[in-house]
Amino acid sequence: MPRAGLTPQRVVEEAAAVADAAGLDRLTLAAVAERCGVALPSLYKHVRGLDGLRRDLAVLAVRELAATVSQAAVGRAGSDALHAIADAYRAYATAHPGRYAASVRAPTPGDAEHLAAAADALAVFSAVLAGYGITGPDAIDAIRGLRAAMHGFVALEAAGGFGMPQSVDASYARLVDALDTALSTWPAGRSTLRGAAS
Amino acid sequence: MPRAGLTPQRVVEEAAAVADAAGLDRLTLAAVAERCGVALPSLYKHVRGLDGLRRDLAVLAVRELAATVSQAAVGRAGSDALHAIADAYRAYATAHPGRYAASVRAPTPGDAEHLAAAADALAVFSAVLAGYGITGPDAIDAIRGLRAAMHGFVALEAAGGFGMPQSVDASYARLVDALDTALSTWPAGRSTLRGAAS
DNA sequence: CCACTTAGCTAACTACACTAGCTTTTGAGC
DNA sequence: GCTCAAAAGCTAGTGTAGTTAGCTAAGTGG
Repeated sequence: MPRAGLTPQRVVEEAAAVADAAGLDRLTLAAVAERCGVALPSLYKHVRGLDGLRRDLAVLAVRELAATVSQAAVGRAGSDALHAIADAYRAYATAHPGRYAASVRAPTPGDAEHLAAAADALAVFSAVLAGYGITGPDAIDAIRGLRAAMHGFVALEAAGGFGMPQSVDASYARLVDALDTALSTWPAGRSTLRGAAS
Repeated sequence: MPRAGLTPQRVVEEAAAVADAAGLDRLTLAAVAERCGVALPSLYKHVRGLDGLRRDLAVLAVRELAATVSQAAVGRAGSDALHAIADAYRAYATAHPGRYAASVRAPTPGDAEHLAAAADALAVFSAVLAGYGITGPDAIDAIRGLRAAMHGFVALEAAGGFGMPQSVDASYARLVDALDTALSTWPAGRSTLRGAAS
């Protein structure tokens, strides 16, 4: 029996292809094994079962997403940077729906690799917000709002939630404009009204 | 063999309980059948398989969500109404995570029941936007932005995506404030810059 | 009371995840 | 080059789940 020369990286890449083509919910070890030209149980030499594969895919996706968004932001600041990262974010989610869906999974507390990737992604947002003069603990609310708006939009779009025959691109641009306005006048004082930390 | 007296409604309610308790991805016909005190294949007399059950659950959830949000908006307008529906929306998603996740599924084109439920939900948003003076085709972008922001927030929250030890409630309130500001100064002219319809 | 409809059942098949345990390849060290 | 241990791949087998087919019993309209 000739050896296929699989690596964990290769397996995850094939998994990404399956997830992008069929949807994350249709990602199966069986499909990945077939793509790798290997019997299903052989994958267990490289990956910790289906859940482990999903986690590995999440790490891959978060890294790619962070890199793409980071790349889009270089040389830009303020409103310009915001639109650039927002467009890059949505473009990634559209081009790689399965990976993007996988990237939403939160890191397990002890998972250093995954946590680091998530931190890298967060750093890009932090940098853009710094361009608005929003820094430190006050930026947390802004980052959450940004992520929520972008994720919500691409998630609904992917789910087919925008049925009306209007330009989805234009709707997204207006949403980003609204975020830009909100960030431009971000009221720092509000944070003192915060309730108990959770 | 004594009859269990099942109805499609009862089956969907049990499915909702399973989904809320274990997560939508862990909704299985086996679990629902056990809860109903019936063998798994018996469910097929009331429901069109797992996918049909998911669709039925989506309809139930959209109806409940529309009713809850609508209830929250009565007697309010403008900023007041916006905060009320946003809070009701998030409260529903938090209290019924499985149903909420099911509600994201878009209606199948020919599905009148589902489409009607979705239209009812949309009508509530339209009414609130009317309070801001945003009406007609121009409201589409605003509705999309609103839904995106709220859905994104609750989805990330449910996924455990907010790891920092800051108040999530406060972050949400600030996001809704930002939306309020954006809607208050909604630039009607922007819609003329729209690209081709999709 | 009979016939028809319907709810529920068992049996059987498929697909998938996972484990156990085996064989073969590969490559490091002598 | 030979040896041997680690690792990569395999087959076989188990458990869970969804689905269909076809049977039987419980209601229900005439």
